Amino acid sequence: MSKVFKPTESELEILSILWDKQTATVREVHEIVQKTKDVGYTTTLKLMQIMNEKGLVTRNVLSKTHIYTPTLQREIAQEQYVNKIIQTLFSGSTSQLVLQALGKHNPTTSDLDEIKNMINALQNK
Amino acid sequence: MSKVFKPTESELEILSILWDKQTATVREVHEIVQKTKDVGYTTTLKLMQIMNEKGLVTRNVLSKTHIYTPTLQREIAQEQYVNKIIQTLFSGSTSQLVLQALGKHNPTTSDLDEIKNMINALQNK
DNA sequence: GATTGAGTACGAATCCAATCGTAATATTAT
DNA sequence: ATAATATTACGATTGGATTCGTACTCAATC
Repeated sequence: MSKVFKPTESELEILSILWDKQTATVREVHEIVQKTKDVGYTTTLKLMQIMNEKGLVTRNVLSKTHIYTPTLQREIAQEQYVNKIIQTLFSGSTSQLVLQALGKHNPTTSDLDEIKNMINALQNK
Repeated sequence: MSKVFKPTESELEILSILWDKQTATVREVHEIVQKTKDVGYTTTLKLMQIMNEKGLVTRNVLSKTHIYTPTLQREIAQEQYVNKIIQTLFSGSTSQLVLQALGKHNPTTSDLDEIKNMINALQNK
């Protein structure tokens, strides 16, 4: 049984960057982190080292500058967090979450079409 | 400008209970918390006292057993967490979140109808 | 009015995330 | 080779969340 995926706040931020870039060095990650937070390079480094120990990322050590890759599929994290948010914030109602998401943000027309198709597919089975 | 709403993990769990019950005593909350976590009564008490200091809840002290109420609208928390999850886990795509939610869970037919209506309303403006 | 029971108040301890300074190591340029 | 630069390794500190033991308070019951 796989342990529960439970990254800290900062770890999730770094994972989010790695998921977008697929692969990155500490410096690359740090440059993005810095846009939001004012922290030192070694802080980001240390975090990523810890994430490596925890198995949240793997790293290629062949070259001097290590190259990091996220271990976990983004999809797994997505599912876990969506589940949790539905439970704690929407009393277990998926549709409430969906309505909130659609209402407060501004999905494009094609987004909406895509969602309609999804719904039709779900209803026609 | 209102401060950012940022309850801790445990605080969010308690808020979630209060949102469902509207109002509750420490004991009532604790009884629910205990189903999940094995913690002492005074731990829950202390947490709720701290939440009171932070302004996350208010309490009625008229009777000996205090009665707690959440300060914050659940809706505000919902919006904040949904925003965050969209950014960190769905690269900013609302529709991706919606698709994930609809796919992995099992909304009822009437849920889906409701969502379709919502979409139509959004498209017809 | 003493005792018991259920509650609150509060301090202290523990744990862990986050941060950073400094040393060690490797690479590049002079 | 040496100096300068970039990177990693690591230890230590800080701060906040969490936990709980114990003391205190009040009300009901004997």
